[in-house]
Amino acid sequence: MKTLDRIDRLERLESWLKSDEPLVLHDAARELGVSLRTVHRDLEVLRLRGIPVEADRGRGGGVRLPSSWGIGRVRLTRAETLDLLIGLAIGESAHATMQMGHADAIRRKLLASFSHADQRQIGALRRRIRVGPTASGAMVGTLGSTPQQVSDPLKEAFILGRVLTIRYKDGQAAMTSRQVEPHFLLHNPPIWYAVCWDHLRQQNRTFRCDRMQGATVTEQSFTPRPWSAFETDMVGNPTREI
Amino acid sequence: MKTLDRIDRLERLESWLKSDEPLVLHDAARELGVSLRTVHRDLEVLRLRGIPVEADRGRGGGVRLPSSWGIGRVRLTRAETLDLLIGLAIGESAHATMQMGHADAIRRKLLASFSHADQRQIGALRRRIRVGPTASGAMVGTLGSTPQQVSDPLKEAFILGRVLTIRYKDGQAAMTSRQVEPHFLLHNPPIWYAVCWDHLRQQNRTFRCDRMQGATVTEQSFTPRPWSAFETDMVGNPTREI
DNA sequence: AGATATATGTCATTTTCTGACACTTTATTG
DNA sequence: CAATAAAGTGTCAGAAAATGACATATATCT
Repeated sequence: MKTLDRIDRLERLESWLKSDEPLVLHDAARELGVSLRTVHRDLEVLRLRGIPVEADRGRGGGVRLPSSWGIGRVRLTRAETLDLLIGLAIGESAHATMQMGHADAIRRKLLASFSHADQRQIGALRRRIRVGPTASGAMVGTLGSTPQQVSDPLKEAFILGRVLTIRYKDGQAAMTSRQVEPHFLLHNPPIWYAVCWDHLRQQNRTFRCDRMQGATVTEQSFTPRPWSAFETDMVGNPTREI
Repeated sequence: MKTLDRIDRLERLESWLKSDEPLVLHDAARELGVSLRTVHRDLEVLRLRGIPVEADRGRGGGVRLPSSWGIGRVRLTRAETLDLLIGLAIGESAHATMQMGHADAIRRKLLASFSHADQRQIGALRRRIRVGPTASGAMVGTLGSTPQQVSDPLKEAFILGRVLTIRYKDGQAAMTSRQVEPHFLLHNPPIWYAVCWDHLRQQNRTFRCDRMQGATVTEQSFTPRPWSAFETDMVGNPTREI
């Protein structure tokens, strides 16, 4: 019995355990084409791996998992992971009037499932995303949306620490092309800003994402700076990390 | 070498592969305390299981995964799963001004990782949660929050299809105790409503969640009704599924 | 009481895994 | 070009692990 086959068998058992019906081991054995003794051994392996298998003896009995739903292995790109965390954070605050009391547990469980190296990177990214107060009505009135061909490279440059070339249309509709370092992403609902070091002006600058007309990731790297490097520019706009 | 130990070793290898650095197999073998030949075999097992291991020969080479982050096995309770999906949906719409273009991919990947039975249940729950337009300022002005000891039993009754006993304070601060069937959850940002069949009035009734003072799940079941059973009561409030 | 169900121990046999060794291929550097 | 670093594959003897069969124990329901 090759390890591959045994892993398959363990996973089939686990997915059957996830259903609402108690699993009768005699049936499982017949379905898997192994002996009942082997299924018992497999259950022991699952238990040793931390799967909390519960059992009821006697007529109408069987084995099952406590009532919960399991997410199996998922691969998300870096951008997807960023979106997931942002979505959870924003959903949490929008949901706040009906206690989304599980958000911490969800986030903790999801984070715990990443490797330690991934967790460090994700943690570092989270600290560079901030949420502020709702934007004023006048600001909201001029709001456009940020096309995918801008938001994707923006997110990539943000994640990888790369200088971004943007074409930017400012409040007077004047178009400039700049090279910027996106150090922070800032959300004043519903407006998104990139808080950057601007190579053109050699100063901190904050850009509205919906005013970016184009964006390209360059090969040039930058080292993310702490929020304290931008704080004095943001006076009057209290923000917090997500 | 027991299967348990081998599974651990495969998982360690996989988590190393997830890091940004190419993994040199000679180093991995030393770290794992096995031969290089065995590590090659383990890599073949990972490949056979669908992990897309890529390799670079020669100086500076090694093995790695394509750039993505993997979420390992996660167990979420039913309420946590509901919160996750709600959070993603609300986060997506709040995020819309900066294209959260990965939300579909994220949701698809997360859903695909549930067992088929779980997917059916989750899909059925999603169809019973609706989002409408932003609430008027007058409504928002009276908004309180829903305590955990109300929102938890409410969600449980909603998920399991159980009649809920609530203590409800209406707009005139009159307190009633009722038995209700929560068929739909409705979000007019930032207000949450439970769209119910009310046993007291023997009619459809919509209750603001922040006005519920207490909630207890009963043993009595109900069968969820389609939105068409409630639509005529909701005229003027266009909603969509999440 | 009998039937249904989980659970554990033991043993002979079969299967699989492992390390050691040999050899091949590829990429980079001086 | 030669040397080195690195992934990759095949073979074999011995050790380790898995398996089914059998026996026994415990719990629940009719």
